[in-house]
Amino acid sequence: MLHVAEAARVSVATVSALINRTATVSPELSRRIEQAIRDIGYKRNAIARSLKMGTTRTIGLTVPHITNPFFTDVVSVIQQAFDRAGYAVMLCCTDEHLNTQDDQIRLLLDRMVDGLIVARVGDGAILKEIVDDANVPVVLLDRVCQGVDTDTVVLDNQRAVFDAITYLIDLGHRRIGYISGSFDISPMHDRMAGYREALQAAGLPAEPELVRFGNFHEVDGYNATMQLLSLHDRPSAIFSANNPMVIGTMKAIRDIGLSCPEDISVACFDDFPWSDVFRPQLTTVAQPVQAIGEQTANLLLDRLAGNRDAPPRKLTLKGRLMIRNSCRPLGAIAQSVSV
Amino acid sequence: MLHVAEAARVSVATVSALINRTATVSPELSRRIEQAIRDIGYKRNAIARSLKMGTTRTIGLTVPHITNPFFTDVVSVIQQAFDRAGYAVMLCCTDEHLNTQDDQIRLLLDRMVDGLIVARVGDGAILKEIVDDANVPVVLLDRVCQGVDTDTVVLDNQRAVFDAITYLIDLGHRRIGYISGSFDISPMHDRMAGYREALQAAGLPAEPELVRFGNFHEVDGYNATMQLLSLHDRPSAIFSANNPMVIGTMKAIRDIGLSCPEDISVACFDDFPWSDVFRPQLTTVAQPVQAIGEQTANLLLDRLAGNRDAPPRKLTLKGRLMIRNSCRPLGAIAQSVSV
DNA sequence: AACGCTAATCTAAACGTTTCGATCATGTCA
DNA sequence: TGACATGATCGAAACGTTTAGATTAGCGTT
Repeated sequence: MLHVAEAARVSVATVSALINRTATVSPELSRRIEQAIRDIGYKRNAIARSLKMGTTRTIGLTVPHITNPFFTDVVSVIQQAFDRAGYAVMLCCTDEHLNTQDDQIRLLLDRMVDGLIVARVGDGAILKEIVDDANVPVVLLDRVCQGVDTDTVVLDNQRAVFDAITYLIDLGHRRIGYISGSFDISPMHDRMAGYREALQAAGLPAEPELVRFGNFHEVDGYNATMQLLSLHDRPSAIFSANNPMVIGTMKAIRDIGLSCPEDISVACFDDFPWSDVFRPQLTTVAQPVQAIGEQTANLLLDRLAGNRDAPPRKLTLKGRLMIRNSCRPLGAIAQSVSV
Repeated sequence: MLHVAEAARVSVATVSALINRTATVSPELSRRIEQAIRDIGYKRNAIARSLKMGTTRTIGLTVPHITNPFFTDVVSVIQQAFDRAGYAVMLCCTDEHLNTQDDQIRLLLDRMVDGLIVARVGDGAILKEIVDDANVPVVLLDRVCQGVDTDTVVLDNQRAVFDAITYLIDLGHRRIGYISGSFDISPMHDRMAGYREALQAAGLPAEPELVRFGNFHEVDGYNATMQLLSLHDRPSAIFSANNPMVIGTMKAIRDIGLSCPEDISVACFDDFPWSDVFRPQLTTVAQPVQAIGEQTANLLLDRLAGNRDAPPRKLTLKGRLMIRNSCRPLGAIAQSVSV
């Protein structure tokens, strides 16, 4: 900018005024300055600007696994929303690791991001502390955090799983295996609650042996399913509370020599774009990813626009049961329905 | 830092020296400074540091669609590699739009990223210009750009498709439909060349009616397949040159009342993690995503470590044909092989 | 002619670091 | 005792912007 000012024989203040349209500059000087900018190929240095202005027009976004299609879709929507608003997005994948996760949030805050979107593991004690003294608006995505009271976008997980399990029960299933992710993130509590609620509403017992835990990965789903299928009285249906794990479930079913849905019914959380065409066509709980991404972006953009003092807002969206053909009717019901 | 210096009754220079271990500081002062840092909760301002140092320890990464599983995986690997090296990653999804793409690259360069990884649409004229005057190391990912002579990581696309088409020919297929992405990115040229080469090597004619173009999305694959299947002499096999489009292909096959692989064989570029368990189990060309991500990151990290003047390096990795059961033997061959 | 008003422009301080060169004890050696 | 190296600390300039306040010029009023 100094060079531009010299070349145009004006002061840097005038150059700045013209670039930012923050004061009127005479036509003559405008012409000279614009010419100089072109000649020199001047680009404003956003770092210097950020330092002075105290804003980077950059937000931080942390998700556990970008390879999980749910997060992939949401990240995509969020990225586009902020792009439209002139913000850049810094992405971190925390890989469900507690320790790296906090480091990464600190890394983002060091970079002076203007806001933060966090899908986080574990309780919120450290997050709260980090965020409090960073004094930056934060939106929690997909997961609430104990003790962190801020804008949040989540699914009505309990209701969604309740619907799915009730659907299985209506089909005649009585022993329904349930594979949960580990309990240190809130949706896993709520989904489990939905499972229990559905059983209870149908007067079915909650059998501990039918519930298994995994760590969100395909291999965990595989192991959990292997255990469920080797029970002496094995379940007739399995619900996987997360989406990468269901691939493992299907592999285990194949490896053990069974098939879905003939021998065992399967449903899971989170939809796949290909579920309609590959068999078995999985029955899933679809999250409204577009809406989740947009709402999350909007909450943060609203705070960034200056609405700092409004009380925390919590948005709860509804899932949708996508009934396909990976679950079959059982017993008396099977008699009266064509499979 | 000023506050820390005052509280510890030293100069800011000494505080800086201690934090960066750039000069020896006496035990006594070290103690006072560290105490003050804790008391105040001081965090170094990375923006100010960047301004002074001329480096942000941030890189820019642009991909067309993060929802394409290939890019999802590569982005994930790259993010982790840079995270380990203490760099942050700014992500942009260009959505295969020529115009927004250049804006986004400029946005990243404005932010003073230290390096750039680009998977880009279109020819390289503007990219070259942008990058030349930004004077920042750039690595091209997945796609070469006319006129941009810099580090590059690509697949041997021609060979990979040659192998896949040859496999189909060996199964007895003579009329093989080919669905290409649009030609403004280099892999689509090379893949098409692989298709032509395989036909030629087998002495088969290259029939224009068997080749269709789409714009990378599911719906494009659907439309292209519809056209192929309504030819009076329809192909017995279809190869989709990109991975979202193959979903559309499968939908079209279903909607037209055919089934795969009984009526028509299908193969495609890029693997899916679930291909092993859902039927038909797709035969695909798998890219070594882990290696691609790591090599890309390494090339850029090497430049960032100071190796600026080495000549451009081009890495070409090999794809792998994953033979499953979406393609069936035909004619004489079918007689001697059990389907 | 003296005055005030407006519009255009400039000067200089700030943002929070890093770093060069200067200063100042302290101890060593002739 | 004076000269001198050594090690620790500091002062101040610089990075490239923004912006408050000062300055100047032009012009209409009284």
